[in-house]
Amino acid sequence: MTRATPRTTEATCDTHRRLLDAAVAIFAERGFRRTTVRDICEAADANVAAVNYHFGNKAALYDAAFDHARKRSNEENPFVQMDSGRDFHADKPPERRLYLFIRTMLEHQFRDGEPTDLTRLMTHEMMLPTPALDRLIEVSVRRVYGGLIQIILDLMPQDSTEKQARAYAMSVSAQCHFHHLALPMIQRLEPKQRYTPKALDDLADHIHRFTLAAVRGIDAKELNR
Amino acid sequence: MTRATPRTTEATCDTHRRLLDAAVAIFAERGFRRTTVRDICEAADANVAAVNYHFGNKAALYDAAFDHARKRSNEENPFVQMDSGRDFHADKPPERRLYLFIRTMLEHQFRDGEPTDLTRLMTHEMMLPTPALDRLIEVSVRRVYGGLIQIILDLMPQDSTEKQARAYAMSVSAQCHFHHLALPMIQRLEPKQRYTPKALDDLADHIHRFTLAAVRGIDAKELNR
DNA sequence: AAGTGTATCAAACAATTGTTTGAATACAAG
DNA sequence: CTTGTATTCAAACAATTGTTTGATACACTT
Repeated sequence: MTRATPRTTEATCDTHRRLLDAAVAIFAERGFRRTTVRDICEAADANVAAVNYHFGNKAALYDAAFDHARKRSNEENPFVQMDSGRDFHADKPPERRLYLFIRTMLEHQFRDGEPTDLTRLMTHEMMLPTPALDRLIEVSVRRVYGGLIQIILDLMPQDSTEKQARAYAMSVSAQCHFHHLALPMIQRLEPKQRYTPKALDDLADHIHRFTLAAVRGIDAKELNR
Repeated sequence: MTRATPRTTEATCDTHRRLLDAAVAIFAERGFRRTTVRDICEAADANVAAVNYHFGNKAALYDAAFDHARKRSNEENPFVQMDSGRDFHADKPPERRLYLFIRTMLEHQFRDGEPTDLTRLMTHEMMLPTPALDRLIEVSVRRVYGGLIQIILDLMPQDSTEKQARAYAMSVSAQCHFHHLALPMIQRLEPKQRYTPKALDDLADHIHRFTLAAVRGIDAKELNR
């Protein structure tokens, strides 16, 4: 039997959820400092005092919104198998795993041609790190990054050092993250650049080929797809 | 004969210059929204009204500070010859030009192991573009980016398309810019990473080798340096 | 010496904004 | 119905902050 009386501010309360959704969208768009609790409350169709009632204060709402966006993103588009302690698509050859990694990373960042809310929140964190960034890294980024290093190690000759693999991993991460981190600059330098699913295909292909050629020194054209 | 009476707010006025210097430093550190004119005035040892007297308002001060940082950066570390309409080190082979490009780009971004003021200002612009970003791109970035594309075209087989060269240029730019754009994340994933002159050497070498292998499909070890 | 324009400054102003308050409302349990 | 708790809300509060004001000091010209 479900208790009808809300014990505390949980899923039972609709205003709580609406505030969270509005907060994710507006924080993602404008960052912490430029968004006002009044804007969020208006978007959530709630009273100005609702934020403090349900979350304590603006900073706590930001934290909750960040974690909310992180969970939702992970539900919508999980890094397959990379969560479960096993390697990312461990059964497939490393060339293929590298492509799937790049592709998954890009799909994490763009949705319907636009940066996702979580991506934009993270980009804002790059300018003004808060404890939310540390949580994101510990919960998700570090494991994903470790998976990338493993893929690259599998790709390199046996006697390669991990230090070199980390340098390669940095180059791959750079190519994957550059497009949302420097979006305003890219839009001005390459106005035709798009991030639709089709465009992400091309982008993933390019980064895959570029990286494979660098790491293995071979032409990756035949291996792709 | 120099006129002793300051005609308007120019180099003659010391407060004007102090405000500009303080503004560059503080805007670079905190971005536009989080810096207060009071902080800038305190750092510049000036009255609160000084900003409005000398620059009109906070936004105009930001614009002036951005352009000031841009000019200063270009004086300290110009993109050699790239300004003069000619190609970047056009007399040298493209492999060498690529290395010099990467090296110069990295040196633009880090000074004494820290991101430069202009770099940090530009990073903030990625989060919240203002007309200052457009000016920077038109005055400097677009030409430099065009130079990179030319280098890559020279590096590729004759029948290569410009579209492909632009994709490569994007990968090079990504590797060069990632380190300051994602600094908080990199510091957490690779805590040993440094940006001292020596570390920039290593980084430039890596990006150069990585890129050359991808573009030419050859081992760049012998060509480096 | 008087006049003129520049520069500085303390104080105040006005708008924004995160937060609190105290009353009103809804609703389930007794 | 009464009670108690959760929730909503209009209003107010307090702090921050960009900007303005009016006075004052200063340097130079006439």
